[in-house]
Amino acid sequence: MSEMQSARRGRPGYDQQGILAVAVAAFNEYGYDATSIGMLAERLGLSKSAIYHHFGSKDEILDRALDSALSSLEAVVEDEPADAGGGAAGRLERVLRGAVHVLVDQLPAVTLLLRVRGNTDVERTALSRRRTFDRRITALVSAAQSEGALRDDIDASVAARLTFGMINSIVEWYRPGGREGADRLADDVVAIALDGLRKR
Amino acid sequence: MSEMQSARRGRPGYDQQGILAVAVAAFNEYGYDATSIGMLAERLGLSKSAIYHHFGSKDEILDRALDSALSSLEAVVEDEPADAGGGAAGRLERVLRGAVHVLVDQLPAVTLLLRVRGNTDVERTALSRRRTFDRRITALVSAAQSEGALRDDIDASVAARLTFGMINSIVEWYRPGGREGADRLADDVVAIALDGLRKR
DNA sequence: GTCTATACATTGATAGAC
DNA sequence: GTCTATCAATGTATAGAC
Repeated sequence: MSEMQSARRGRPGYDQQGILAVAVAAFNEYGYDATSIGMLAERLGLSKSAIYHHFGSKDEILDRALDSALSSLEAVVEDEPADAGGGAAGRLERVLRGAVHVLVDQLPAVTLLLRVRGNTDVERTALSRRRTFDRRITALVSAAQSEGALRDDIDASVAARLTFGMINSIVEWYRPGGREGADRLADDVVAIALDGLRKR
Repeated sequence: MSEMQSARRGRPGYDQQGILAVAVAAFNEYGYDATSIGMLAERLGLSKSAIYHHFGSKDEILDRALDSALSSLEAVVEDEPADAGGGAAGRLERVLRGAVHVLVDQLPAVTLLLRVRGNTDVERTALSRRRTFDRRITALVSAAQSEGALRDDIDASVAARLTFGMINSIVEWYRPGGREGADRLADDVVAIALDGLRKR
């Protein structure tokens, strides 16, 4: 949790996790390209070459962080109990809530993931995994439409993108310890996405 | 509209607008920091110093692009006919539709705006204008709740952020010439934001 | 596991000719 | 309005001592 050396013991040494946390925070603050290894070294209280002892390249730091975020998001879809009831619409609602929780719990890594543009191989690989995730969400929306649970006058792909656009935008403003907890936030997202803001 | 020299006459020369269009496209493709003046020069078929004849600095190019996007967004709120009926809820719906149209019409510039992080003075000024815009939207949501037109069990600020998060996410996938036009897309956004995806 | 020193490329920007 | 040539600064990454 802290920015300093994690658990283990020993006074001076960082491990990969400790460096990773500081690096991801800096990448989110200044942008990946605008964050130099020198800046990371300064924040860590290390020399530049000490960082290269833990990671082979700047790209590799990014790779680790993106993999962490993607694995958590993928787990939301894969570990979802498909037989928990509610059909496809029920599954979709559970996935929406799960995604909000991942965003909140892994805010820095997911924030970084959502800003990736595809400049390098590492970024392109991450984007590819994101697209696979998106397809699964679209399939879920489509199935829920076929069931008759969701309106079908909006294209499933557009509905999925807009809904996850709403969820993903949470990283732009949510800060842990604020007024809304993750559960409340997930309620709000589901309420708007499924029932809308209009009073009835 | 084209990427080459606009109107005026003369074979060789670019003007600011022509350079700006190419620069914004490159900034969106690689990110502002990852796009060097040298890359811009290559894309334009110019030397680096030719670009500095038109703009004083790389920052100034960004400044022009962001100002263009912000002016268009601000105009949506300012030029909205407040007396066109529907109360605050009506005003909000017109603003949502207007924002979608600005996103589609000025896709490159707005895309760039939405990726600004606040690293430089130029970026911080742009972020400040964005925040003012956001506050006006939140005030509109709040007024619509007070009228009884919108549900008030969701915080106005959260509702405004989630709704505009949905709209802003359009820049991540919308491409002109696709199946959905701007009007249809605005319909979909308003449908989900106000009435939700659930069939009733 | 950390350091100093350094290699080497690329960056944003300027000078001055045409 | 464009060019070539060049600058100082900064970038990633490596070598080798401790």
